Amino acid sequence: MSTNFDIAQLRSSCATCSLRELCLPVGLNDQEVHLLGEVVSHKRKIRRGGYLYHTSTKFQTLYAIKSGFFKTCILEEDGRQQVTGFHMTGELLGLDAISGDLHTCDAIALENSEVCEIPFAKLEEISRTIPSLMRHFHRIMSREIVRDHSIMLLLGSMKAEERLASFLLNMSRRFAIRGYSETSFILRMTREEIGSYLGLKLETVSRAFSKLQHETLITVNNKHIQILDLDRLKLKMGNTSCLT
Amino acid sequence: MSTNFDIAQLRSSCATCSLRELCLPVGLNDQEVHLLGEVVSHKRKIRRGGYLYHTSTKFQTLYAIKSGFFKTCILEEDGRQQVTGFHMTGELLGLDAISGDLHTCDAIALENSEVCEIPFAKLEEISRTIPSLMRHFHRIMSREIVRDHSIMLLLGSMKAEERLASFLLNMSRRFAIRGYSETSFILRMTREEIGSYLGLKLETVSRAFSKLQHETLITVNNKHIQILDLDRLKLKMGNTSCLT
DNA sequence: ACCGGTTTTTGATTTAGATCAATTAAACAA
DNA sequence: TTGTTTAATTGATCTAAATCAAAAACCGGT
Repeated sequence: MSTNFDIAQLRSSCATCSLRELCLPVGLNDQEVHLLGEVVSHKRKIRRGGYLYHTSTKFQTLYAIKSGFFKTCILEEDGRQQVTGFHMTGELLGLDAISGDLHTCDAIALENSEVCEIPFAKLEEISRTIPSLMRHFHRIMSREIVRDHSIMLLLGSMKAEERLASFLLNMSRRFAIRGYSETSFILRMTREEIGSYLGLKLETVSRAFSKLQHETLITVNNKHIQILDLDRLKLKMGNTSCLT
Repeated sequence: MSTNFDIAQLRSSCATCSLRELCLPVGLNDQEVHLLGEVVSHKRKIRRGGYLYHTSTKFQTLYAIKSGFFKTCILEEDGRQQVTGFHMTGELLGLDAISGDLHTCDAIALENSEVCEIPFAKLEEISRTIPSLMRHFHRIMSREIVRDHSIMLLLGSMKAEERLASFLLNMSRRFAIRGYSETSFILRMTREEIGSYLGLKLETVSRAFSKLQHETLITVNNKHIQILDLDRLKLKMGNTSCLT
C-alpha cells in the first residue's frame, strides 16, 4: 500500500518474481525503477477459489502475479463456463479490461496467490517518460494476441491428443521460463477446466492423459505431471508450431 | 509517400475511412492531426490474392485498411492453413508483429484493397506526446484480445449452426459500424475460409447456410448474404454474448 | 483415521460433424 | 460465346468425441 520502498528490493523482486514480466527485460535505471515502484507497490492476497476480479468490474487495474495460479473464464448465461486462459507466477493479468471500462471475464485463483496491483492509468503515465517500458508493455499485449491465435489454431484443427500434448508443452515451457522444472510440475486446474480451455469434455481429457501415459510419453499422478520424452511429445502434437 | 499533406483532407479521411479506427475517436487538435498525418501518409495497394505481409516478415508496420477486405492466416507445416481473422475497411491490421520482430501470420487480400502503412515505432513516438492517442491504441489492442476470447468461446463450446449465426451477426455488426447495410452484404471469403475460421469443414458450413436459409432466417446467394430476421438469428446462436 | 463430497478414470453407446463422392453453379480467360 | 477451372451444394457413410453410467481415487475437514 505504501509508496515508500527500497529500490534494491524492487530490483531483486523484478529478478525473481511477478514484476519480471513488466520490468526485468527493460533495463531501467534507478530513477525509472523508483517511478515504477510507486505504480506496482500495492499487493493483494487471494485465497484458493477466490475472485481476483469479476466480469463487468469497473476498475482498470492490471495484475502482476507474484505467486500462485489463476484461470480466466467467461461465464455464459446458461451456466456453462469457457476457460480463456491459465496464468502462473510472473505473468500479467487483466489486459482485457483496457478495451472498455469493464472486465470481460472472471479471474479466479486456483491456489492461494498474491498479486501486485498496477493501476493502468499510472502505468500509461510513467511509460510515457520511459519509452522502453512502453515498448515492453506493447510487446506483452501483442504476445497475448499471438498466443490467442495459436489457441485458435489448436481449437480449429487439432484432435484431442494433439491438443493435450500442445497444452502440456506450453505449460512446460512457461514453467521453464519461470525457473521451475520443465518436465515435472503440478497442474492446479481440474480436468474439466483443461477441457474447457481445449474445447474438450473432461472424459476426453482424461482419456488423452491415459493414452499419452500408456505410450510412455508422460507419467500422470492426478495433478502431478511428469514428461518422460519432450521430443516425442512434440512429435505427437503434429507438425504445428503451436502455443507460443 | 510524401510527408506533405492537407490537414483538412486528413480530418475528412479520418471521418470516412481507414484512419477512423486510429484517430477519429481521439479528438485531436490540428497540431496533433498534423503529427499523425506524417505517420500515416504512406499508402499501398494490394491486388486480390496478394500478400500484405508474410509470416516472418521483419518490418514492424501497422496497416489501416483504407478499402478492401483481408484474411490473416497461419500456414501449418503440413500445408493446411488456419484463418485467424477477417479484416474489413476501417480496421487495423498487423498487431501480431509487435510481440517480436516478425509477423506471426500471413495477411492476404480477398479483394483489391488499399492500406495506409503506419510505422509502429513512429506511432509509439508520437503517442508519447498525445496521451489520448496512446490510450486509444491500447484500447484497440485490448479489443483484439477480447475478440479472440469470444472466438475461443465459439470454437470451444458452440455447435456448427451457432457458430455460423455468431459469425454472420459479427459481420453484420462490423458492416453496420462502417456505415454499410447490416442485413445485406457480400462475404468476400470462400466457404473453406469461413470453415477454417470457425473450426468447421467447408461442407458443414454450406449445410449450415442451407439450414438457416430453410428456416427463413437468411437468404444465401453464393457470397451475397441477406439477413431476414436479426432477432431470430441472435436466438439461434444460443444465449451466448459472442463475437464482440 | 474416517467420512462425504468432489474429481478422475474407464466402459458402453450415441451423435455431430468429418470424410468421401458426385452434381451443379459460378468465375474467368481465350 | 465456349471451354476450363474453381467454388458450392447435397447425399451417403464413417469416426472422433460427446454423452451416459458406474466405479475408483483423492481431498478437506473433523
